[in-house]
Amino acid sequence: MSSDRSNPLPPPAPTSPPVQSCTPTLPGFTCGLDATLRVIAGKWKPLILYFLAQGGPTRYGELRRAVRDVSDKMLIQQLKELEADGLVKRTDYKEVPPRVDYSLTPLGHSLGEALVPLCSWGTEHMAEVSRVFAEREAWTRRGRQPTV
Amino acid sequence: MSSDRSNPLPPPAPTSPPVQSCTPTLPGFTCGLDATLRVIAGKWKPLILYFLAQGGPTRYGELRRAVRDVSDKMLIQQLKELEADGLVKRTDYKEVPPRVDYSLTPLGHSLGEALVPLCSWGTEHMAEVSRVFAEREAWTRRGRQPTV
DNA sequence: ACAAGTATGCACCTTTTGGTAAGTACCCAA
DNA sequence: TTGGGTACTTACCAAAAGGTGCATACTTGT
Repeated sequence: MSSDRSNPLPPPAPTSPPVQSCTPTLPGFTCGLDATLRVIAGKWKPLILYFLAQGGPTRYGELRRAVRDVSDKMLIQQLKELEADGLVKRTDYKEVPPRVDYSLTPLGHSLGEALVPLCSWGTEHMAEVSRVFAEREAWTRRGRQPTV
Repeated sequence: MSSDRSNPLPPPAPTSPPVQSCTPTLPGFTCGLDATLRVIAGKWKPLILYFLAQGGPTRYGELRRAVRDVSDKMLIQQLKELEADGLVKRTDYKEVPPRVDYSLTPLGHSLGEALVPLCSWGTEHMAEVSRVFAEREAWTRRGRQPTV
């Protein structure tokens, strides 16, 4: 309760050594990460990219089954956007039972590689992540009360 | 036709060499990437993490100004979630003009590092990305019917 | 003939997300 | 006294994202 606030000089953070600089802003992007995020925005895009980066060209149906829980509408939509953005290439064999497959362009492939560390992170910390999510769900489910 | 209709054997993809394996599924995650994505889902989270990873502990206001275009509500909300998920640490100095700063936990810091390649990718390909986005906007703008 | 599979398109609707604007409690400078 | 700054909170609302389900056009298997 005593008012001895005279700039306590916060300790200069022993944790969190700086990571790397980020060339800031070309068009309307805050930084490179910002640019990337806009491209991979969408619930399924990173998964699609990563999946394609692993398995090479894949038929629509295979992708559909691989990316669990995705609906046709969503998968098609995201693939279209990825295609428009020059990350995936669509090949339509014009066959009679439709046959189409998707593969990564070089650009897409490089993005796929940039996703690898994220995947590794998730794999390494999956235990923590899933614990955290369990709590989050409990919290969401129970808490409909005014802020406790 | 009746005998070997099983596999037309499409050409085995000269492009896209496989990238890496992804330890699949522990709790309800498709793969590590899936797990990661759930943690960093949210328009501003990756930016926040990355920003904190670069500059160390940061006061709320600084963050606010650094992450362009974010509103108070959003920034606070995402910070809260990141905190709940054990990625950032909030320090409230309990001072009279409020003073609070945010820093990364070790977990958060490791994630921040995993974001580096994405940032680099964006930086490297920013030209392509911005071109693509220009087209996307034109496309969006023109195709708009009076939905108002 | 009929169901199933293939790769999509489309309409409709709900959920989630995010933005705006206002308010709180307190201080300092003009 | 007014205005600005700090770090939030809350209510309300618009927009985006995403899901369901039906339709297509054609083939193959039963």
